Amino acid sequence: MTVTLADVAARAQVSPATVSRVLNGNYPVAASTRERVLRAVDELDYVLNGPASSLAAATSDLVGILVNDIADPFFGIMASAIQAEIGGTGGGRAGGERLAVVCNTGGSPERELTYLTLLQRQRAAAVVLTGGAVEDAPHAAAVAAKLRKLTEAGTRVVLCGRPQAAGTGAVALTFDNRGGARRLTEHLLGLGHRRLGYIAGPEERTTTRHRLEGHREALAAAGVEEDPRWTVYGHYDRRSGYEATLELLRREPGLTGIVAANDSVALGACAALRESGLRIPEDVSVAGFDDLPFSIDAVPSLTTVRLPLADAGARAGRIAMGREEPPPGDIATVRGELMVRGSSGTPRA
Amino acid sequence: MTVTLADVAARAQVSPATVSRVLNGNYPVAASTRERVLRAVDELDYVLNGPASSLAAATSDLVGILVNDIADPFFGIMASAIQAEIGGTGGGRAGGERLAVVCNTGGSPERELTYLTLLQRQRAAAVVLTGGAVEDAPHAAAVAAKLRKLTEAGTRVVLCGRPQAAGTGAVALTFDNRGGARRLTEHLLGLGHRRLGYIAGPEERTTTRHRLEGHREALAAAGVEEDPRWTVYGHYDRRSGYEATLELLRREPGLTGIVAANDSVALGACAALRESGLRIPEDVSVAGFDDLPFSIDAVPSLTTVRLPLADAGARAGRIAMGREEPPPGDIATVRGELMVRGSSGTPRA
DNA sequence: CTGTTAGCGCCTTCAG
DNA sequence: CTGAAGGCGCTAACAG
Repeated sequence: MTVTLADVAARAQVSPATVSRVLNGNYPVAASTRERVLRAVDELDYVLNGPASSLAAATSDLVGILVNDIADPFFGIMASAIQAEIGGTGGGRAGGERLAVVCNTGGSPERELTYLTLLQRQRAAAVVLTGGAVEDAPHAAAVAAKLRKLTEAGTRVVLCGRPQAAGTGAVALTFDNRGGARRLTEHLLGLGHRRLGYIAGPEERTTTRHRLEGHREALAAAGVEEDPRWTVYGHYDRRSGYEATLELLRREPGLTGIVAANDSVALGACAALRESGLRIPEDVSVAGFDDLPFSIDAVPSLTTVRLPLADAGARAGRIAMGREEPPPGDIATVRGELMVRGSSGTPRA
Repeated sequence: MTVTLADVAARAQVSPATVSRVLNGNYPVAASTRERVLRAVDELDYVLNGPASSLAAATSDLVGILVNDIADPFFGIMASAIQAEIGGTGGGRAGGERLAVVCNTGGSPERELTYLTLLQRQRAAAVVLTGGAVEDAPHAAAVAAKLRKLTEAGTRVVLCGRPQAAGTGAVALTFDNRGGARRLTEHLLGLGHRRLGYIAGPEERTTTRHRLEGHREALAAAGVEEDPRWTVYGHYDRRSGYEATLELLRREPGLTGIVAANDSVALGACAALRESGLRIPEDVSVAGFDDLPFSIDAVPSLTTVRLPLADAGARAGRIAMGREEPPPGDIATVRGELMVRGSSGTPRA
């Protein structure tokens, strides 16, 4: 029915072992033999049986990339860069190619674990986890245990934009969310703002916490009193920014600036301000985080912190493939760059 | 070293076959036995060997989703909906779960074929291809051949937002790009526009062609003469819209409207217009396509055609899982809805 | 309901 | 450089 390696061998008049060797290219094979085999492969339209090959070799060519939200370009950009480093290589015929594959957890801890188990089951060659982690203790422990098991089984684990999971054998490229947030708020304070609203992400995420901490560091350093009612938690999406902004305005109409957990949230905030008849930045300044492509097209364009998502992703991909040395101590911090644009200005009198 | 099914069987004092049966849940097993086995699984921290299981069963639990650009929310939204229908089910312990996985072709025909081969090699249970196809004849034939082979091997193939590939056994949910584009241009013509620039996507894509054809149908039906110099080809991104708009303004400063291949392109167009000192829509109207989440936040908000990406993706996912009947004739057309917003208005005198 | 028996298709020592 | 042989871990008939 389906053509197997043995069929190819028969047609090329060699042993199955030889066919395997030319396909994997790990062993010396005479050029003429190789050519004969390759011809037979083409003629028979042979496709290697992945499961069989993985079973026998005890490894697979699958690489998993976990993202929290595949519809969010923040993850899309990273995933794209990672995949380009992994799946883009080779282009060869039967062997060599890796199947780089992205899995969408939707931010759900259960699905995260499920995907990790599924990848473990497939004996994935590597796994890259992107974006913030959930801080719930039992879940964090479960993930850490899973990661340890993966690395022990020879799967390379890389964290990209995520804090190191100590003792798991993973390599981490973490984003300096705290520092970026601090510089951003410093910028606003420098302009003269003193009443700043903060729209945070989901409460239990590392990214959320670190950005908020950076914001508060800046406030504390400047000796600015902070009203706890000026911080609202939500999600990393536009709608959350919209609703949170209306809520903040209700609580404190005198706010002169709004710092958002990310750019999408900031866009929603802008919409809410506009609908409330407030001008940006004359009445209220707005700032985002990430510098996604659409942020420069906002009107006015968005002051934000640029994270080198594509660079970090590419590096994570290379490390996952063993084509780049992991950083010393298996951890590197990636800084963000403050982008001052039209959405931030001096506060109104 | 690694714990196998046999280990579990030994510990639970049953045969390997029984363990397999409780894990797959396809066979009657006494409740007490099942429990014993499950306990052994937990105690041993056993994880099924995917390749071995796929080899023996001649099927795998892998489902591939191909996208042209994972960093583009157009694809992200569809992929997310598809994956939710496929990977979200079950949540059970060892068995049942499917590994829904997205592959980024980056719009490259070679990578598309590579990924299809890789999925074929893994004996994927289903494959969903999203978005426009490349019209290059040899490549289209190669893809069709590959799809036919996949369906023949029992892999379910679903096309989502992509024209049917005749004779391949695939199920297609196509978007009515032509009709949507026609209604959009009709709207602009109805406002009084007669000099409309068009910024198309890459020339060899079906989506590009269909949207452009719809635009031209509307022009022809209204008896509006069309200058070929008012159409510019580019890519489906912001930058392309920016540059193409500058080019169009150079060629014809008297344009009163710009129709863009999609929303990202439209945003770039808006930026270029603004920098050129033109107001939207007073001086120039702008229209996009897709109605991505950010489009409503543009200033002014974007007139566009909404495609039900999430609905279509969910349906494609269900069909891929065999949980929904394919449409009659294995093909269904999904309409877009015209969204009239602030970026389109009556042309200047 | 459960155990026994054969492979699934390939890789990888071992010889030659 | 190439062939022969064994087994990777699991599932799927068969019997019981």
